[in-house]
Amino acid sequence: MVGSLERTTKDRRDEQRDLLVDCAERLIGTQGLQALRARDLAKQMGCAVGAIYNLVGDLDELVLLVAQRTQRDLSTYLDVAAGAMGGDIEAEDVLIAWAETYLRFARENRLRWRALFEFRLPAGVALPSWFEQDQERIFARLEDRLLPLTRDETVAARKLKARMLFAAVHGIVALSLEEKIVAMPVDAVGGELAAFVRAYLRGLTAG
Amino acid sequence: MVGSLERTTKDRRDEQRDLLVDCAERLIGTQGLQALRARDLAKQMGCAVGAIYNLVGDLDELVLLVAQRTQRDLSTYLDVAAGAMGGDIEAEDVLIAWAETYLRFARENRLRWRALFEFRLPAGVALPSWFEQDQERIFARLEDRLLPLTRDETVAARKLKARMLFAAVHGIVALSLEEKIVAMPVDAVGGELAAFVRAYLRGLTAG
DNA sequence: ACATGTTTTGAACGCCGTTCAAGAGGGTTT
DNA sequence: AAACCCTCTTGAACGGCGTTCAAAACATGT
Repeated sequence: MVGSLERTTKDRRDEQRDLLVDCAERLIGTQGLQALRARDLAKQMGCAVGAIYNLVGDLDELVLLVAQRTQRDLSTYLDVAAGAMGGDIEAEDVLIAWAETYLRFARENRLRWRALFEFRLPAGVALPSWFEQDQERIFARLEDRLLPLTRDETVAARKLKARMLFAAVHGIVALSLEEKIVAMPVDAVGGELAAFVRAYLRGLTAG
Repeated sequence: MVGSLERTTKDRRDEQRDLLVDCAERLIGTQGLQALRARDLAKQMGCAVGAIYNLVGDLDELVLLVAQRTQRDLSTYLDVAAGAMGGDIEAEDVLIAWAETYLRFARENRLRWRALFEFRLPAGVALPSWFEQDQERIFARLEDRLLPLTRDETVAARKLKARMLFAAVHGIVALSLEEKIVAMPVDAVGGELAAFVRAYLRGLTAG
């Protein structure tokens, strides 16, 4: 076995893994997380079930790889939204635009976005750090914009406020897209979400 | 077969169903939703697997019955919290107290509460109306208190605000109890939740 | 041509929810 | 007491799931 050849075989594996993630992403995106089945994946990949386990350790890892892509797509949405607003813009307006962008992303990528919060690792298994790092990158953006608006002494307290605002917006988006909570029509929420964030920010800065 | 006897057999079935829901509630409450398995239930009930399906149509129905109890327990928490505050109290303070009560309920009944949002009916199957009615009762309470604080013309717009506030608080509670979002420790959130709701309400009424 | 290491295969394992023919139990009729 | 009927209970069996692994197929070095 030669070094250069070993690299190409490894590359081939990576390519195949990407193809596998493509398949998984398509399945999750069109039919939901619970439609991700090893035998269906094998059929779409044109290989035997066992071959999948040469590319990923188990299906949970595959779900995480899809989730990573989803997080990155969300990141892109947020970047585009901020970029479209020109140079010097009020922090408040950016936060509001991001809330609306988050809702739009969730609507336009409903099943993939839902899978982000639906999947569960086995008890006691921690998220891999490469996944957490992508997550931190999203929050960092938010914290940068929200920190100037808060008056807390410690940075930790300010970061907490940023995450709580995200969690609040997330809750609104999540329950409006679930069928479980009735009478929260997603169109009406779209109109009120900006008002909600603005009210919170006004109350925050008026303290 | 005599009429009175038929009634007792029906009652016996209801009792057994209650026992089954007890078992299911215990399993979900101690080990989580995914620990609800037909064979384990049968073992705990001291019967065969098949007997379960004389009491409930399938395990989804059983989960819904457990969820109904959880919703009612939450209702009790909210009633107690409001009752403990005396007679004439600011609507704002009630809403803040309820937010904190919701967080406390979620912490003290973590797995049962999580099951409320974790379970999914098969695609296209609607929630039974007896379940939705209990849900409406919880929101009605919230709406009663929030409506006086809003200035919207239509009742629908006011109801939407109430549900969005609930969804926001729910999002904060949910993400703080999940391990998925790091750096949002539940203790710190407990201290900031009231401030969050107060800020929103202040911004709402100052508009 | 042979040997050696790697990859692919798909039957098999254990677990799941759910079903259903066969049996058990108890009340009514003869 | 015996025969009958209806209901409830039983647990093996079914199909589907994620995952494994001995064997086959393939690729590479000598």
